[in-house]
Amino acid sequence: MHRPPVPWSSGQVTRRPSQARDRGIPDATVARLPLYLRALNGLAERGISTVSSEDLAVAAGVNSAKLRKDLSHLGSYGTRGVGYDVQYLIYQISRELGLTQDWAVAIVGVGNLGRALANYGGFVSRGFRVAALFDADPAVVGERLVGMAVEHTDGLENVIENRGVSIVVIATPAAAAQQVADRVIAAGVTSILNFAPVVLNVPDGVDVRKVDLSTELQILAFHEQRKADRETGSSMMAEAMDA
Amino acid sequence: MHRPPVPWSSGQVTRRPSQARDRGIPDATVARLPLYLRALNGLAERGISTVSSEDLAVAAGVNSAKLRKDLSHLGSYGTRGVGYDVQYLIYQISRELGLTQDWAVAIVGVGNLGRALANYGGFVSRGFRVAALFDADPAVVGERLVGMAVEHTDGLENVIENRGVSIVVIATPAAAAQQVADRVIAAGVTSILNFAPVVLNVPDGVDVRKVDLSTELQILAFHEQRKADRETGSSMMAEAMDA
DNA sequence: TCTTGTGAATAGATTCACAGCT
DNA sequence: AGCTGTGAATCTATTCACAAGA
Repeated sequence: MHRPPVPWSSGQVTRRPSQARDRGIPDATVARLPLYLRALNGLAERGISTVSSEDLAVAAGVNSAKLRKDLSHLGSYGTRGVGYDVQYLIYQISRELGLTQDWAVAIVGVGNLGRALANYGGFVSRGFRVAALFDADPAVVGERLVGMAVEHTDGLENVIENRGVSIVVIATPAAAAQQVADRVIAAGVTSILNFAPVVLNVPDGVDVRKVDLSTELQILAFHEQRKADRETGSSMMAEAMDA
Repeated sequence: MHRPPVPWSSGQVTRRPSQARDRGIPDATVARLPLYLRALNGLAERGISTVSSEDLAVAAGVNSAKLRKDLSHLGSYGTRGVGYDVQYLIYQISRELGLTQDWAVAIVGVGNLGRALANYGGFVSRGFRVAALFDADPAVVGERLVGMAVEHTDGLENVIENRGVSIVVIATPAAAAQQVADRVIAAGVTSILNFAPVVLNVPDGVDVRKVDLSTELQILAFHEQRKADRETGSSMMAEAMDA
């Protein structure tokens, strides 16, 4: 097995070459592993035990060369002339993503979105467990949801430590998000999934992923506008260009 | 530490190089324009009328060279030695994103998530208008939400045409998503925002953007695991390797 | 003097195309 | 015969660093 040069972005932890398992998986690859995992689970449910890169790529909606290169970063888990063993690959990807352990997740902000997230089935499925629900509104505190009482944000730090929460989902209004982030980071959390429409300011070493409805809509609008321009506007454009 | 997701699903139409005004704005740039727009709106609210690329970059959480290059794709809207006029830049980015017109959006699936989306304020803000809500469940149909009655999915095609819906948000269970996509595409929709955890199969020319909670959590888990490995694992690793 | 706008350099991701293994 | 794994080529994005202009 080979060893591509893997610089470690923000310093430290030189990895000894003696170690066989190469941890320098590209971000773009990591972002696609969940996709492959879902496709594989679909195949497994349909009783399929072996799959080629071509078929799996179609199921995941990507190019097969890309899929093979992505998987090659995890190791050599395929068989030439045959393909990949579905169950084995599910296991390897799950392990790589850290889904073989359970992550305690806290949701802060139990409005419409927070409720939707708490109820979201796939959430609890494998690897994740909702360990706490928080809200600042006394009217909401105490309400039961997915077998769990909503707690007041006053207890944020204590609960995070006591229940070993390592991932926090922020579903508060924009104005509260930064403050929540500051508090959970101070309590030791380094992974945040942010649904509030603000750019969170966080120290190095803290990972923030942002999910933003209006951003997504705006990107769609951009492309939609272009398509419209191309259809109705081409003649007008042509005129303008003739000048 | 931030990792922008930039998978581009489908579509792509060959563009002519002829035109002086180059409409070939990179996807990565388009994906950041909404971010800049939000940062600019924040500055505008605080009464700031001019901003340098450096300050705007900080507000948006990106590198200033990247911001300048992004903006340069839209045109030369800054003033050397001074910076950018906030209002003017807001207008230019809005125009580029197609937000100077109103897009009629339909939400299909009025469960917890659909409700959250419908109630999401920033949604209706500028450029977008919820024009219809659909659900397949007769118990939900007729319910009023944000001043609008939920309609049965039977009427999907008619309503889309009559109200000029051009963007559809799919917030149905996974099992229903593909079917909904097929129907709205047949009705002429070419922009879909998909919250269901499935890969939608769509023809060329249709843009799909996917928002996926469990994918985001899994990516966080990957990085969280790595951080844990680095801290607690180094000594254990060393032992294992000594063998 | 200050900041934009942009070539040039670097880094990263995707795709091609085929050697190597089953 | 068929499919994986991967160098090499290509394409895309980011960052540097500075000339040009206010």
